[in-house]
Amino acid sequence: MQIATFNVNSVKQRIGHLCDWLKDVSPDIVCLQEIKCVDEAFPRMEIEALGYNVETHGQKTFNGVALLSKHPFDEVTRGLPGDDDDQQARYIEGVVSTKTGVVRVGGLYLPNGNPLGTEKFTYKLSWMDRLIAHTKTLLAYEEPFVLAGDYNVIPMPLDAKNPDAWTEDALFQPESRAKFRELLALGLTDALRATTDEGGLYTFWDYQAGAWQKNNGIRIDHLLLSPQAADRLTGVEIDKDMRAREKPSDHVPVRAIFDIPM
DNA sequence: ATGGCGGTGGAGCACCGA
Repeated sequence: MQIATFNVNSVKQRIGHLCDWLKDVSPDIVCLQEIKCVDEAFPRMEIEALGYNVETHGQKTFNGVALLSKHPFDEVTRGLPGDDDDQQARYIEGVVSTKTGVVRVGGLYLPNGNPLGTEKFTYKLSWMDRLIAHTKTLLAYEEPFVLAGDYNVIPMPLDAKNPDAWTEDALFQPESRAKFRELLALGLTDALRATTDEGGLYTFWDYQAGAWQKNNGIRIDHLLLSPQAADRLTGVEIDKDMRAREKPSDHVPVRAIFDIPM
């Protein structure tokens, strides 16, 4: 079983690349971020034609997340618990049954948080507190689960080509990194870091200033695994070639492969 | 990065992302 995350930066702009990639790597479950459209405008026909069930949590213009699965969803919930007034579409969760039991997948688009010193940064930190609280709830189920998405957090200096350039950025603030570590300390495993200690493994390159050509990237798209999921992890792939295409997203897909028969 | 790129809405250019 293969679970992937991909910040597409507008699903309507990326539908061609997305379908090519689905055909190419054939993930079982996909978490999409920044679909940037309402549910009714999501190009579901093209994706359903490839054999996927589609569940969206969209929003006009900004944000928006979706779950794709080759296997039917037993249940789907929209929105991160903890603040009924939060209008931003940043979280969707689904449960899929396998031969050996259920797998739960949470797809998330964590707030960017820039600029520092504004309500945007406090919203980021409070959103992370809600994610930590929800993770505690999920851990109590003692199920395999994956929280995958654009975390907008650079966990360590080796996750950036030029860490010094990010010291004033919300993505690399001590508070942001501390809350990410808090998630790990609950018992979650950063899938990529379970497979390698190497630096230079990035998932985002800015459109500006030739960042891709200079490999000036950062690692901010992550799959965090419950203990029951981490036990079955066999590999992680970053589909870096997607960034070299014409009109790419500024993020590339990340996939975790599990020894879980469907 | 004193934000140079790309997306959205909507028909200018402001706002957002990272």
